[in-house]
Amino acid sequence: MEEKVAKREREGAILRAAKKIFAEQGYHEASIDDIIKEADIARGTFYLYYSGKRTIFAAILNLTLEEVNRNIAAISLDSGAPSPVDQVKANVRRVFNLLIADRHIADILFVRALGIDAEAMETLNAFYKKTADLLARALTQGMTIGLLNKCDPQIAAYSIIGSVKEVFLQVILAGEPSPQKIDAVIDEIIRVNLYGFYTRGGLI
Amino acid sequence: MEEKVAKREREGAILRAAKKIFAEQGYHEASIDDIIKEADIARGTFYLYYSGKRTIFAAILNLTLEEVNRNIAAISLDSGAPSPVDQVKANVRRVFNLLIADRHIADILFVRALGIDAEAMETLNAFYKKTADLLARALTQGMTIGLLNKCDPQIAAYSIIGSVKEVFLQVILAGEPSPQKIDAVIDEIIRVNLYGFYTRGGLI
Amino acid sequence: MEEKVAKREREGAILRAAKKIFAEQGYHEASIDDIIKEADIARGTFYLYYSGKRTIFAAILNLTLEEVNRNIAAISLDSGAPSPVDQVKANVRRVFNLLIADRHIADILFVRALGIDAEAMETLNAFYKKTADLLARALTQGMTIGLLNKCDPQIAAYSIIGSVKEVFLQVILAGEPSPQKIDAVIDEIIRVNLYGFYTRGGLI
Amino acid sequence: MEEKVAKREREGAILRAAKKIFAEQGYHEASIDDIIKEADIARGTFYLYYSGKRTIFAAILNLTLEEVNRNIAAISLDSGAPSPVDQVKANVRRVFNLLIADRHIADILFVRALGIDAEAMETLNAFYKKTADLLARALTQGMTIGLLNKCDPQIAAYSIIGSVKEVFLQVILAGEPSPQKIDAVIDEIIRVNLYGFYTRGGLI
DNA sequence: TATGAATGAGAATTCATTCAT
DNA sequence: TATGAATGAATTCTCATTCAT
Repeated sequence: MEEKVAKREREGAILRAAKKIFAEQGYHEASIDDIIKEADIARGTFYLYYSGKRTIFAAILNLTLEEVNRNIAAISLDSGAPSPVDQVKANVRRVFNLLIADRHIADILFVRALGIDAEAMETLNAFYKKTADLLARALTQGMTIGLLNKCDPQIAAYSIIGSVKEVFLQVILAGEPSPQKIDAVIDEIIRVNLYGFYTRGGLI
Repeated sequence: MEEKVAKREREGAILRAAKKIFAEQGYHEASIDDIIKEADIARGTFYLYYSGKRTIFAAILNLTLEEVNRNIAAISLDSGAPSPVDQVKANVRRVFNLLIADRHIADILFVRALGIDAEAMETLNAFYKKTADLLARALTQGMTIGLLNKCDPQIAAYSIIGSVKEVFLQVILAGEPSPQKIDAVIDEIIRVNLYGFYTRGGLI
Repeated sequence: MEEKVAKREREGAILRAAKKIFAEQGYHEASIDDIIKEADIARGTFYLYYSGKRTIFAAILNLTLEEVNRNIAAISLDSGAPSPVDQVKANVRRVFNLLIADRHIADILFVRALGIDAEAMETLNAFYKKTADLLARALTQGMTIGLLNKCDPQIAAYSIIGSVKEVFLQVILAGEPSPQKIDAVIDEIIRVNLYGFYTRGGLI
Repeated sequence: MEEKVAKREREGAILRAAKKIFAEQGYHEASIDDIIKEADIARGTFYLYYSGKRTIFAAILNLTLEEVNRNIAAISLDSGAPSPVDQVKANVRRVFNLLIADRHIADILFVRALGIDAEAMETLNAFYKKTADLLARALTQGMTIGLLNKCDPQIAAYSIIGSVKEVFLQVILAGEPSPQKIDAVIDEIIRVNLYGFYTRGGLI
């Protein structure tokens, strides 16, 4: 039993080391050498726990996406629940704070996982699709109860995701933001998406 | 004179071959070997025109961004000009059609150029920043004349860019869309961004 | 402990293989391929021990010069020591025998190390300068005690070195000499340098 | 006829350019590119006059050796001739001045021609052998008439050549010497070789 | 389990030489 | 004769992975 624990710990240690290295250097620049040095293990030991470079990166990517996932809650329309907008805001804030707290996650999701190969692309797209589906369902509900304007929920969902991703990325690239800044940014994204740019009574 | 033309043609042919290869395989997967086979030239000939893999990719990225750039016009508020919204729509439609027409451009911009190295990242970010600045200026003008709601123009600009990028990407990944589909998608993005999701008279 | 020994052995084996190859083919003609075939190791193994072609050649050159160096003793004027002439003879004989015993050393020093690059040139010149300085000091002492004629010790030292080098080279190029032949040659060089060509009572 | 002259001129110009490049960079470092740029001709033109890199280097080496050769006169024992020692001195002085005047010659003979390949080695050795034979003959004559001590003329000849070569090389490496310096060095080499190091009446 | 020496396929790049114009 | 674009064999070096201890 203890051995199992020890084993799992080592596995985790290697994973953390790899995550750090991949986040700092990117997939192709990072070498197994960098990872084993960071994890302070021997070359062969690495292959005892992970079958290769591609494999450990996939594990990291999946774990990272799961962590993000755990911070996204479906919108509840229960009478006791907070307003949908507040629920969306809370989701966005949790994910943003996660990315800020662990810069490696942001690096891997927004920079390092891109352009590696078809499989990584697939994993990422599947995640975004799942998130988009969640959002699209919420949008559809909103439309049904007349809270939201009519729109194509799929397109709208991806539009929102893109909007949030790009702003997050820019804020993160700009450096560590203060909690106030984060709140302000989130409010702004939400407002822009909810109300759009046109003044009410706009003509179009 | 003719020689110069022939030389430039060959340079172009190599560039096109490389563009295709990079789009299909990504930067790291692609080898000089793949490129020269596609271009049907000898190994040494490649180095006669480009000093290396990184160099030709940079050339492709820059040319691609320039081509996108040429399809984005600043919004004019002249009395004779189309409505700002129509101008924005026209911009989006031109870029979208460009990406559809040359699938390689889309692949390189949205997938292959990402995560290569700091320099490519820099180039891309500079492009998006320039585009965002253009947008932010237009948004500020719109706010000044009371056409648009008050917002943080920087954040709003990146929000729009992210929204458009993500939707484009998904549409392109889904396969070749019909012109009608394209128009519908563009209308949808524009509408969502202009009016937001909330029904007028929304409470929030 | 044993591993260290094994590792050092392999390092030595690679060095010997490279020495042979360089001696036979010269620096530029030799390829890493030739060396690894001779050493019967894989390509990567070579780079595990030496960082490149230039590096291993430098190692060989330095080791070779050190070996020659170890066979050259400073001339002692102690009362119990052999006559200076005998000491010089002993030095020359040791170095000559070293070159005869390991033909590769002679090839590398007299042929292969020449004209490679500025660094190799520098290394060789430094060695000859050191040897010349040793000789010049001995010559100066000889002049001081009236044993030797007055001369410019620097020029005389290089003259002796050149004389010995050239005769060694020719003897080695001519094929393996017998011990008698070696002794005769050494006697001849020493005599020529000590007494010169002119008959005593020469006029000049 | 004129064409032939023009052709020969161009051939000479290419040769001079190559000589400069080889002297400055060495055989392997020098590229055909360097040579044609120095000669200001096109790539193909080079091959019109010389069949390759190796060929033009051989031509340069041979011409250089011929030039040195022209400055070495056989020792005459005619009654009207200067003393043999003066004739030897004159030979040495002419060659030395040639090397000083055209630094490229010295570089090629003493540094750049070494270690290239068996053929260049052969050419050089043939030259030194010829010179040694000349010297050996003179030494034999000197011994016959009782002017010189008994010695092995072959060994003695190479000893002298080595002595002169090494001192020349060191003087040239040290930088441009004044005519006085040159004379002093030549006197010193001659004296050392003629009289040796031992004081007369030395015991050995 | 742990180690780390060994492996070798693969990649980028160079440059002497050729040849069509 | 002159040109210079094109060629491709050859070479060095890297690094993910294996395997004997």
